[in-house]
Amino acid sequence: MKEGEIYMEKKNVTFDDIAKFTGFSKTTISRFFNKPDSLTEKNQKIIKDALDKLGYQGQNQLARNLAKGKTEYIGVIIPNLYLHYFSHLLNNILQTYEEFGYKFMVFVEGENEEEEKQYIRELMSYQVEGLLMMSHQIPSASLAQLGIPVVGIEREDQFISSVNCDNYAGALEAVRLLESHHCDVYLHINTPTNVLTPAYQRIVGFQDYCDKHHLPNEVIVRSMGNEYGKILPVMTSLFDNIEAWYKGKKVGIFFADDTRANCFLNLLVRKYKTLPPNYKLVGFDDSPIATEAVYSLSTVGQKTEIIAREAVRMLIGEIRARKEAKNGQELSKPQHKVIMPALIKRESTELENKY
Amino acid sequence: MKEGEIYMEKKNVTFDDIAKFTGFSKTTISRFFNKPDSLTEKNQKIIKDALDKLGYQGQNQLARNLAKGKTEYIGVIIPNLYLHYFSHLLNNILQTYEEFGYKFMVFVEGENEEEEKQYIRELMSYQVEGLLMMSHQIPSASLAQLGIPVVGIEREDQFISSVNCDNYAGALEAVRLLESHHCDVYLHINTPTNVLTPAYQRIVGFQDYCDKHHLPNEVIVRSMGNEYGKILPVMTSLFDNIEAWYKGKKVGIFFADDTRANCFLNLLVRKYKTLPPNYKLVGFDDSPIATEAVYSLSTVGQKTEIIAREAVRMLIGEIRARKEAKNGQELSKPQHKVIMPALIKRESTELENKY
DNA sequence: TTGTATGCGTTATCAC
DNA sequence: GTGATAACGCATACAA
Repeated sequence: MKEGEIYMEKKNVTFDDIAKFTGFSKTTISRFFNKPDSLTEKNQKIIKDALDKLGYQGQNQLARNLAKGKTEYIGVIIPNLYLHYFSHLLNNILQTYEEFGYKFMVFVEGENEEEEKQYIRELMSYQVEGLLMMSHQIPSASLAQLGIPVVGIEREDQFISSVNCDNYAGALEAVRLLESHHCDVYLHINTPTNVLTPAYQRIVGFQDYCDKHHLPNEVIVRSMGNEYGKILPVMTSLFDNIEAWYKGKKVGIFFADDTRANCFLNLLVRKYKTLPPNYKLVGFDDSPIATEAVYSLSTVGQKTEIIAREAVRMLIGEIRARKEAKNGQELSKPQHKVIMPALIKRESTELENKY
Repeated sequence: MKEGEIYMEKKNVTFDDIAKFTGFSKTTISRFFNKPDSLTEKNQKIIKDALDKLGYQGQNQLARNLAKGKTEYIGVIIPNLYLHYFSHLLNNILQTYEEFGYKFMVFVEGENEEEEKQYIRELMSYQVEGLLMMSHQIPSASLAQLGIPVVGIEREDQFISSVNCDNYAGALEAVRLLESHHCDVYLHINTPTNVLTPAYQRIVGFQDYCDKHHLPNEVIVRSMGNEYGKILPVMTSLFDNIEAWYKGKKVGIFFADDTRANCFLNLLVRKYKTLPPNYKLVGFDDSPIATEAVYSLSTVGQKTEIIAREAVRMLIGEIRARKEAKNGQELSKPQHKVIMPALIKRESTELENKY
């Protein structure tokens, strides 16, 4: 049993190897990692030295998790990463690893509900302890019955906990900004939106504010997808209509998001060679395009960093709570947290241009 | 031992539970999932029925992986998800799950090399079988010694396998397009780039083409970061210089990426109220901004879907190869695959505008 | 402070 | 075709 031969060929050094090498038991090795203080300093050092000599690579977390019965995995299902909003959100979610130590298994939304349920089964078979849902294909009623905590972000959340942007307040801020420029008419441009979706509150907020302050307004809903290529033709015809309907008037427009606002802005600039002073535009999200547009876009900035952090924190809270109350059948009721967005003023409302 | 009580309270139904319930052994249950044909059809049905009655949730993959000694996990370290290029790449990587079945554990690049090595240790302790590196903090020489296959994407790759865009060919295409418009001078604008980085070939390609075809040219390298906010001031002063230096000349510019091209375009449009015909611009990446710009940008389109797919495929190939040759010390040498990009012509070169 | 025995939920190697 | 039994690598209750 020459050490050189035995230990160099093994791919992964295990507690057993360290135990045999040092003469301790596996248990002591385990304790060295989990409760080092329960060992003599001398023995700690002996083991520490052995690790180097053996070229120890770290514990096998699979075995560790299996034995402990918990993984500190969180499953994530996200619609896509094309849209900046989601990739930014995921970025911030992954970053929380530093703070909370939970790992993430990420899936991109499936084709249909069945495929997505398959993903969830898969995630659960990997013993994820909680689920972060950005996808909206599966109703929250189903998610609530999974047996593990679920936190939704910007999706229908009747029966699950959630963290969302305060879309309603954001809409109010947006219209208030437009109002400060004394427009003749206030428009909101959006796509068909599910009433149960948090984003629907952008429409409600717009209408409530306009009604309350007696602002002449119109909500324009057109099906136009999410990609610029799809948006452009629809927005072009809308643009022509608005130009005709509100000729000579000062128009304030609150868009569902920055991409749509930018599209409208481009049409304006291409026609008028500048941003005409009788148009005031506000987007939503503060995505990169808001800054990169030919004239920067005023927008309602989502605090994705905070949303991500709060969502993870809330999920971990529920994971722990559920462990405590292993017997107590009464699970805590869904919590709903709402994060205040920040209005960002840029050229699309603030530029004082003249023809 | 009433079934209802016993089985309803258990969180996860195990093979043991199914075995006791049906009267078979654990082994048979295992076989039911892995080699169903080796059971009687009758017995298959018995077990299948039992699964429903017990509300079976699926196997514990932790235990399965531990027993099988393989996980089908792939570790991913990505610089960030702010930049569209990376999020799009990750999106396509995650999508390969459908085809290859490998799962991904994703980390966002750490603050420094040490932190990043910590991530790698963590990943390896979760028994990832291979590593996909987009981050560039750790030299490939170190990565090559990890003991598991590593595939790099758009990073220094001397000692590891890699899949990259054919940056050189892309640059050639870009200049060729500019040349077809008979510019008086050809510029390339970039930031300081590591020579070992694949993206450096964009500079080389530009220069080679210009030299070979005797095109008057200049490579302009300025430190300006990657965010629009940082780029804008640098680009503004560059813009002023170029306007002065090449007054009255037709200028063709090949940019390091679309963000920089868009920035220059915005400066042009804001000054000239349109895209002046004596400027021809080409970007790189075909990111969303290339389409969303006020005048759409011609660009070299990276085929991230193919790059992602090839990278995963190559990694899995090396994982399998390494298992076969468990004894054969000679590991296969690093492969380097290069994916041809596609030139996309849009308004920034094709628009025939007049003042 | 350290060791023994057992368990976590699977797979794998033998038998029968 | 099916079943004991021993791994896989670690954690933990209980002894010593």
